[in-house]
This record gives sequence, C-alpha cells and structure tokens, in this order.
Amino acid sequence: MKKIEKRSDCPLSASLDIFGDKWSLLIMRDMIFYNKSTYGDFLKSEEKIATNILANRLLNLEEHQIIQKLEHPDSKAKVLYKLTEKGIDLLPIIVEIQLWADKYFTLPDSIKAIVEEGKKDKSGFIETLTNQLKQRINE
Amino acid sequence: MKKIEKRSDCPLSASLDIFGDKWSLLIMRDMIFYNKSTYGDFLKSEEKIATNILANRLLNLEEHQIIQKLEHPDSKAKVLYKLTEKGIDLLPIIVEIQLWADKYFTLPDSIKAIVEEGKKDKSGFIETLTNQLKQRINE
DNA sequence: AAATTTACTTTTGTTTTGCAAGTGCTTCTG
DNA sequence: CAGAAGCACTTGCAAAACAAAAGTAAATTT
Repeated sequence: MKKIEKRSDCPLSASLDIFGDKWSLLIMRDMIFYNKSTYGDFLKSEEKIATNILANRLLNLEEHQIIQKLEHPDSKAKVLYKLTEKGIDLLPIIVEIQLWADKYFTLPDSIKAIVEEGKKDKSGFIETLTNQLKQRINE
Repeated sequence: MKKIEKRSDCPLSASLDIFGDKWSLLIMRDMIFYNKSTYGDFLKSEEKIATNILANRLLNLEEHQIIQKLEHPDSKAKVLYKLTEKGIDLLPIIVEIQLWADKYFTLPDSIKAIVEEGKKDKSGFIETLTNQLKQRINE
C-alpha cells in the first residue's frame, strides 16, 4: 500500500513510521480495551474514523504484523481482526500515554476508572492484561 | 495555528491530537536524549525534517506547553527551546516505544547501548533521566 | 561592510485525509 | 426464494496537511 521508506535507523523513528499517526493506536485501543474485532466495530467508535482511512490503517497494521485477519466464526460476511503478540506488546505504550494524559488533562469518569487501575499498579496491570490477551491468540 | 478539535474524551485520542504524528516525538527525542535546543539543531537530525514542518511542530509543542521558547544565552540570533515538565513526562512513552522496537527490530549498535540501559532497569533509568532533565528546567 | 548564520516564512507542488456514494458478497426476512 | 439489509470494503473528489525549495530579516562573524 504505502511506500516504506525508513527515515533513519532510530527505533523511535521506525516505530512512528508504523503507528505514528492519529488513528492506528486508537484501533489498537479498541481491540485491547474494548474487545472490538470487526470493521463495523471500529467504525462505531466515538472518534468517527472514515471508512477509507480505517481500511488503510487495518491493512498497514496487518502488513506490519500487529494484527491479523481471520475468518469470523459467526459469519462469512464478517472478518475477524485479531491482535498478534507484537500488537499486544503495544499495550505498555498506550498505558503510558494514558497515564500522561491523566496527569495533564481532566479525564471523563467513564475512563478514569480504568486509568486508575493502571496508575495504582502499572506493571501488574499491564502484565495481567497482556497475559489475558495473549491467551486469546490461541483460541 | 491549527484548529483544535478534540475528537473525543478519550485520553489516548486527546494525546494523539497533540503529538500523534511522525515528527513531534522525534523532536522530543532530540531534546531529551541529545540535548538539542535550537532550530538548527533539530534540522540537522538524521530524519531531515523540512523547515516549515519543524516550525509548525515547534509552535504546536509550545502551544501545548510541552516545550518553551526562551532567549538563547549565547546569541540573540538564536532561540532556546527548552523542555517543560509536561514535556519531560513524555519520556516514559518514548522509552516504551524504544523497548517495543528493540523487541521487534534490529537496532543499530549506536542506539542499542542506551536502550539496553532502559531495558535493564526501566523505572530507574526513567527516574534518573527525568530528574536530571527537571533539574535543568530551573537553570 | 560583506558574507554567513539563524530562525523562520512563502511559494509551489504533492500527498493524505475526510466525506459521500457505490460495489459486491453474505445473511436475514417475509 | 426474492428483496432488503448487513458487512467489508472501494472509488471519486474536494480540502487539508505535508514537503521541497527558495526567500526574508535580524544578528553575528570575518
């Protein structure tokens, strides 16, 4: 899809080449925290991603093996998007962003609860959730 | 500069609205790890950011109080860009991205060393560097 | 005082994004 | 079992963001 031109050897730069945009990590959030797994699920998110952008991002994430595309058990019309281990390992990054936001913004109560969990015992929270998610890979 | 349209109340989304692009965190990396502080410094980076984009990003980071613009002690022709506490607190995010990259990419030796430090004792590494950087705010 | 450095701005494309509509394959409904 | 609806995209087009190059203006160096 997009030309892959590595800007430098810097690991940060290389990572941003993959998910350094306004949408990719939101898709990951939806998969990790809200268990979303279909195209339609992602479209329903609060941020209202455009359908072409969503298709583009899903393809990109798949190409980088952060998600995988599988047959949906319930219907042939559906596609099941599933996290890979590489994708699950983005969780610590997302949590750190949330904690930063918690420090400097006012969060809505609905979200506050989950961020609070990560704040109390960060590595425990990440480890537990990561293990849960990795379990699901082989289901 | 840019219209600020918060896409949602999600802390992740709000954070990505600020630094969710391919350049902002690289500028932060340059300030945090390489002690860069002037426009010219940032332009010299390996990734070759365009001057207009750099100006735009610096303004954006300043507007969000992630960096501050000060008089350069050495010359009136120079501008000194300095991290704020809010900016320094992005360090854990950057470190997590580097650790993720370390797990899934091959890093060049030059960078490997510093990432290795963060890997051995993540929170110690972050805390030490954060303290150093926060010291410098009041200099 | 001329050349250079520094921090931008402007101009001119190119690329990406976002919206709306359309496509083609399933699956449900009467 | 035909038509409607659901689902995962694709396409077309205008608007916005981005990128490369050149230009500007103040400060500093030579």
